[in-house]
This record gives sequence, structure tokens and C-alpha cells, in this order.
Amino acid sequence: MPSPTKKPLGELEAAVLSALWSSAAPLSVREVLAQVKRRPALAYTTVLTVLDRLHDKGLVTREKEGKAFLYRASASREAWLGEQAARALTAGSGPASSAVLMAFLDSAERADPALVEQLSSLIEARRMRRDP
Amino acid sequence: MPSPTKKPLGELEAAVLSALWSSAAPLSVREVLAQVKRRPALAYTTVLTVLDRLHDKGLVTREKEGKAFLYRASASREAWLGEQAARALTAGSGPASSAVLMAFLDSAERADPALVEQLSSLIEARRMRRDP
DNA sequence: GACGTATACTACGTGTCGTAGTAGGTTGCC
DNA sequence: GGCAACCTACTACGACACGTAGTATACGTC
Repeated sequence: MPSPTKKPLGELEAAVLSALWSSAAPLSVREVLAQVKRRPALAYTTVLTVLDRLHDKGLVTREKEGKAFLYRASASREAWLGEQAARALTAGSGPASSAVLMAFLDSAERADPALVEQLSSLIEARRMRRDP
Repeated sequence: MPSPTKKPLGELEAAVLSALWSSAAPLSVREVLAQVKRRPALAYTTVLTVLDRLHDKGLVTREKEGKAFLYRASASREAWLGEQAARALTAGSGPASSAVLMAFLDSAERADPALVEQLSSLIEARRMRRDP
């Protein structure tokens, strides 16, 4: 686990992270700036600062390529979201109670009726993979 | 839905909410103050302000009892946590992708190996309840 | 009508975020 | 070798949320 943060992200931070998630290859500051469109356009240094803060939070990694840094998200969008969800269920430090899980299923079903079925199938697939 | 907030809670806000969750009966400001222990003790008005802000966010409801308000959490701790988790899975506006769900299962299993099985059982129980 | 208690309003320090400027380093071209 | 372009590090500042609490005001009781 590359130090997942529990701090909530700001709006621009989320947008920048989203740009990184949308790209297979790591991006330079300038490339992120090009992807994060704002009216009026952001300053180069604004994007740089945001990337720097995300770096401090452990949400992005960077490597020097020539004179510039290239940034990439340290976890995929999917891993990040999945982690957030799991964190909510296991919050409160105790083992997740059935009540929380039931409330989770209720909420999930309301938000997306197919979600619970999808989850069920995935759990089954995992089980098969582990106990052949 | 009593307007669930997506805003993250502050430390004291969480503690106050926790006090409300821990009590079956609604609590007065003074009672909350007694439960939320801090060194040095918080001022009465501090707790009042926090309860007020939670009220603004729709996280607590209150009713007048004599001259004082009694506060209660508008959702149970379980419902709140479950909702948070479901929200994470359905974030990004699109329908939850399998990748997110798989990442969620991975994270959940790492955090609590029994959780996924528990979830599976609950899903099965729900299915039975609906399709008898 | 005075006293006690509760609430509403206001305030302030701190931290985070959006936003960006400036200073200083590195590189490449002429 | 020196200048220009580009990059990063450091600093800054306003807005907003939160922790914290004081003051002012209303209400009920004696």
C-alpha cells in the first residue's frame, strides 16, 4: 500500500488526479495543464503546486525525465475508489458489523440496482479462483 | 433520504456525532458535553456550535423539550457508514465498474478477511428474502 | 421583575485549497 | 561562454471549514 490518504481531495486536486488517471503514460506539468481546462486557463504554477501537494499526500509519484518531472497517480482510479469504500466499511476500528454491511447493501442497491448482483458475481468468481 | 452530506466531518464533529450515536435517547447540549471528554473541558457553547453546524448539514435533528433542544443523529452510525461506502463505489457518476468492485473486494479482504464472506452471506440472505 | 439557563449571533486562530508570483537552476542554442 | 527558454522550489494570499469560545438575547420560574 503506497500510503493511501484519508484526507478528502479538493476540487482542483480531484481534477488533476483525474487527468493523470485518464492517461496511460505519466504526464508532465504542462500536459496536465493542457488536460485540466478552466476558464480562464490556470497558471502553470498552479498546476505545479497542486501536483506537488498531491505528491506530498502520496497520491502521485514522479520521476525526472530530462529536466522535467513526469507525474503519475500512485493508485488507479479504481483502486482508489475501492479503497475508499472498503475504508468506510471498516471505519470505527472494530470489525465491520452486519448492520453496516446491510446498510451498505441497501444504499448500494438504491444507487445502482445492478451493483449488488455484480458484487455477488465477483465474490463468487473470487471464491472459484481460490478454491478450484 | 434526510439529505446525506458528502462533506467530510471534522474531528470534534465526529466525536459529537459519535456521542449521539452511542445514546438511544436524544441528548441535550449539556449531555453531549458530558460525553465528549476533552482536556481541558470544552465550553458549553463550543458543543452548541458544533451541534448547530451538524444540524445545518442535516446530520442531526433536534426537537424542543421544555426550554432546551434535544439532538439526535438523523441517521444511525451504520446507515451513515454504509452510505459512505456505497457512495464511494458509485462515485464518478457512471455505473460502478467491475474494476472498482474488484478493488473494493481486495481492499476489504485485506482490511478484514471475514468481511467478504459476511457480505456474501448477507447478499444471499437478501436474495432469499426477495425471491422466496 | 430578577435569576438562571439555553440559544443565536459573532469572532478569531489555524489549516487546507485554489491560485499564482518570484527566484533560482538546468539545458540547449548561437 | 552567455543568453533564452523552461523547469522547479519557495512563498504568498484570499476563501472557507473547523475548533473554540464570548456576548447578547430570549424564556421560564419564583
